[in-house]
Amino acid sequence: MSRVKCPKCQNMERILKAGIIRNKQRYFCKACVYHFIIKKVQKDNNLLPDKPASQVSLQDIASVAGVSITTVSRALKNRPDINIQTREYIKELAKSMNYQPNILAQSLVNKSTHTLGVIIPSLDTTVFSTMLGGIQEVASKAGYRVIICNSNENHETEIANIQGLMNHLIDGLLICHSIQTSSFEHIRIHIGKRIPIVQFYRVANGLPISQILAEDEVGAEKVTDYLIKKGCRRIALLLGPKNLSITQKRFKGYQMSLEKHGINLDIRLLAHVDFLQESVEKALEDWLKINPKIDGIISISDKSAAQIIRLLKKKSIKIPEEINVFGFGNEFTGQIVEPELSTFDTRTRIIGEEAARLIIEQIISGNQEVKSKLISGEIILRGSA
Amino acid sequence: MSRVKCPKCQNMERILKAGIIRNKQRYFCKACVYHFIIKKVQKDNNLLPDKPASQVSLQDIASVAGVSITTVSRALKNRPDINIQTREYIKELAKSMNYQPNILAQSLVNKSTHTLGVIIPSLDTTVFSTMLGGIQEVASKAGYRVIICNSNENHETEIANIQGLMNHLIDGLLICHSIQTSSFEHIRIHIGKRIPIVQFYRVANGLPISQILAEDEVGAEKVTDYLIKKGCRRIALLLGPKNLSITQKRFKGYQMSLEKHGINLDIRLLAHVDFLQESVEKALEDWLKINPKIDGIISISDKSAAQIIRLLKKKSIKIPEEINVFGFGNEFTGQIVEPELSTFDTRTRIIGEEAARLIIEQIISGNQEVKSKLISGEIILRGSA
DNA sequence: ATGAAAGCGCTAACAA
DNA sequence: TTGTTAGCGCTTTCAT
Repeated sequence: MSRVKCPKCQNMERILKAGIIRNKQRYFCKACVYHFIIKKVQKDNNLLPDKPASQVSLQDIASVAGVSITTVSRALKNRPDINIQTREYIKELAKSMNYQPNILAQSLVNKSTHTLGVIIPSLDTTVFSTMLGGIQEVASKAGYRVIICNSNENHETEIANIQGLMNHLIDGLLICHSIQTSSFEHIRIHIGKRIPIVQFYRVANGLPISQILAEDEVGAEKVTDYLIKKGCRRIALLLGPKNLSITQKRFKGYQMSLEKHGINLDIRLLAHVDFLQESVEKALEDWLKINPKIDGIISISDKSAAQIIRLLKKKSIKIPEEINVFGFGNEFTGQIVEPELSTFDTRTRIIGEEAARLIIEQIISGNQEVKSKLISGEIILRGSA
Repeated sequence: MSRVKCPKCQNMERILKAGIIRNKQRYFCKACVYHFIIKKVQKDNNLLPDKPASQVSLQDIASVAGVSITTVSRALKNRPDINIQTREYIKELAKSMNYQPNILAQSLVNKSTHTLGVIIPSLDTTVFSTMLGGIQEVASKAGYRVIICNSNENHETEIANIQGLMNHLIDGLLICHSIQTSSFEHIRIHIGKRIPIVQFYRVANGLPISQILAEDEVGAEKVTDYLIKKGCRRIALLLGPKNLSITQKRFKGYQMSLEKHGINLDIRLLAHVDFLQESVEKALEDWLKINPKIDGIISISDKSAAQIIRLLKKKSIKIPEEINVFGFGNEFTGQIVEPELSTFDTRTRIIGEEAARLIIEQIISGNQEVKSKLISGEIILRGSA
């Protein structure tokens, strides 16, 4: 006969064992139809050296201190409604027991994870890692963690990443679309829910969410203006896939500059590439066959521009005498190539910082008002144009 | 008088209101000393268009389907102990309701988050982003998410990051130490616990955890051998801070090669930098003042090597005729600089892949046996040496 | 085949 | 000032 007393009716007679749950004996009181458990004495971790020591919980501290879990929670949270000595004692105790709060449990209750999700399309160019640097810095200063997912320029991966993150793991999503992404249903279904979304750098227009943008249109226009003023009339433009916002905007800026200067658009001078080295090389080959000859190239990125410069030099084409080359992004590589690369500095890091700032503001305020912010860039002149 | 019945004793007489908890009226039955709550009728979300629709939970599906939460859980988990029609019905229902599991709650119960934590020291060089690419790929193929924290080469940040991640957010930690990190207590306290740790690229020896390493020692030796064979006798070596494992190993390889060839070590030819452009420039200035003159430079990274090449050329020093330059890491920039950079390819991406592979294996197997894996690299000869 | 209930570790509302 | 209890959304054990 068990020596167990029902906590409900105090009966000691009609108690049955009812299995073991999580290492604890479970009982059933027939008198008051009630299941209960008598907790085992706290096991000393030292007695089980083979098992990894489990993290200490509020419960552990509470039993050592002889107070309730609530009191411990209050102490550690510096709540006012607690005796100050109790508080200090518990805080010291927690420290000595090396207590670490379980962020999962906190997040589950608070419905907030203090984590930002970031989807970037690639790590192959420093553009995105620079933006990440900006995001990280602002986020960590504001006490937010960052989960980074790399879509590898793949639409399916982007969708899967978003789905995963949105399952309660993050408080806000920052997204820079992959080059493959041209439908945006996977974004739209999350709009207006609890979790704010901010697009940066590569954005989809037509979605009612905020954006942080580079000065693509104005930048392309300024660069084209500059080249035309320098005497170029046959300016080739290296772009990404047509569905990308930055492609469209840079083309528009380019087009506007041409119009302004009364130069006809020659579509043969436009090339759409997927950022791979081979496709850049192919585009260049095609351009060089065109007559009248090209005298300027505006590249989608500094990386491609640097590549183009190397290729032109191998063909003994003089830069900038025969062909002016202009990049976009102000990456480190532009200072290494010879001649050094003239480029439009899109202030990549600032874009990341602003994106993080905006999403955190939206998370905290709960206000998802649509904002669109343009980060102004500037032309940096070096030897290539 | 309330028209409420105690669910315990069915009494309707001695029921008191006892406050409201989470929007629900709470009652107290004096007869059987029992608190209870009568749930409000399920609110229709459509009636509250101002509040963001909350995610559907198992409970929501259960009430629509008219079954218990358990049954729903079983259905979605494809458990065998469920009627097959029920299962299919519930699965369809879940899909139509756009159910997304709450990963936090799952993780809390399962004590596993299917997430890897990665601490990298910087995003300023492509070395780390390349490793990240490798980690991401292997991780996502194995169904693991990745949380990336950037320590920005700061010891305190590294500690804070680890602490945060270790609070139940991750199943495994991949770490590449910051240049400031020379004490490793913050790592040691986590060793042997539930969460495995793997160091990669920059590691601390003397810690009983696994490592994935580049061929630093052998690589430096091979490179030095090569330069000596080419006729160099005054080879300068650009290193990171002394406490870094890669610094020590590369120095050792260099030293061994010198010894082997009977060349005396001249400590003036050693420079320790922090990866910033200025310190690299400073080191170079100092070297150029030394007599007898240096005839070779082995750089800590391709980025610094490219920088050095540019600086040397500005001083009209011929490469490789007067000074041979060798890099480490095979970064893209080495193909852009002129002359193109000879480098030791450390197979950075593979390091990331292997690190991810190893930690996932340790997570799944629960076996934290200490392994040390060297990723073999190779010399890539281009114009600079 | 299904359901009731405990519990993961925490916070918050309320009672005492 | 402190404790009791419910509940966050899920999984699991046991009973039915």
